[in-house]
Amino acid sequence: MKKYSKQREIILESLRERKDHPTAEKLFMDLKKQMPELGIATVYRNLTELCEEGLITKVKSKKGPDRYDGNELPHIHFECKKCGDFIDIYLTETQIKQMHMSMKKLSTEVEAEYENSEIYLNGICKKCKKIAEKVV
Amino acid sequence: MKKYSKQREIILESLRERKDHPTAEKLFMDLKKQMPELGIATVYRNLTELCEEGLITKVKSKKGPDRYDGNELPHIHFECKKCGDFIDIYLTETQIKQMHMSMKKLSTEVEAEYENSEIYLNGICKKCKKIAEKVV
DNA sequence: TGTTTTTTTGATAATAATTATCATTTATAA
DNA sequence: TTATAAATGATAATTATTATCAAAAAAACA
Repeated sequence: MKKYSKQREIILESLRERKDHPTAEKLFMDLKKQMPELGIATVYRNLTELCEEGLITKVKSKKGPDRYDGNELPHIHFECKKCGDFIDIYLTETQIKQMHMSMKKLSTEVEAEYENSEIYLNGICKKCKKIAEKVV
Repeated sequence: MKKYSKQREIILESLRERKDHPTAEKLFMDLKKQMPELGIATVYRNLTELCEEGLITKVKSKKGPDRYDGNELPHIHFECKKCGDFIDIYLTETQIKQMHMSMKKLSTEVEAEYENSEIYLNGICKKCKKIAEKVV
């Protein structure tokens, strides 16, 4: 079994554990605490590799830089336009199958070969809704 | 009625007409032909404004820089992982309503206020499929 | 085990995309 | 008209990401 570098392990493990969707920079800053010799280039390098291998996914943000997601369960993303946070919304087996079917069908319409899809929901998250209420 | 700058008009008009999803740079180069004095900063400035006003939308690409979309009809995006092109896939009234209902419901699960959604399909486009066949 | 080869790292330079600055131009209002 | 405000375009600055490369770490070999 191939052994990966300590840096790669820690990057993947951290993304698997955390529930937010950090930018490369944020992840780097956080990991530097437990591994001060870590370099930013190593973080970017490994994130790119892990994405290519399908072990993590890159999430495109409306505003800031790209984010990274290590959540293995099937889900879609809700992005809050106030705070910029991403929230995972889980789908049931049925919902996933249904969605894939629809997407595949739509791809057929344009004679394209469908592989996968990404769904982004936009709006205001629970937390920011509450803050808005207090102000009013 | 407020009159907008010639630059802004030409940017919006161009995006409404063209069916691709150009980057700011691409749009700038193309528009420079009919308006040589145009500056890249003006293009970025107006694209940002037009997005904020909801007259156009920003499309995030898997690889390169952001793209801009002036198509007013409800549609989703298919991104070809070979050539990087974006293809619009149109939805019927029924499909849109159905989708919005599902998304709204999913947002309620996380107690968020749903506004809109974006769907990205990934795979290989018609054109690239044909090229692949020829090579084999 | 010690040595060679390969891989990966981390500092930093380079690049790419986007935004900020600001004097000048253009449009609107007085 | 002249004054005020808004938008432009050249370019500097910033941000995010990738490339370079000597050194460190790991794996393969003898």
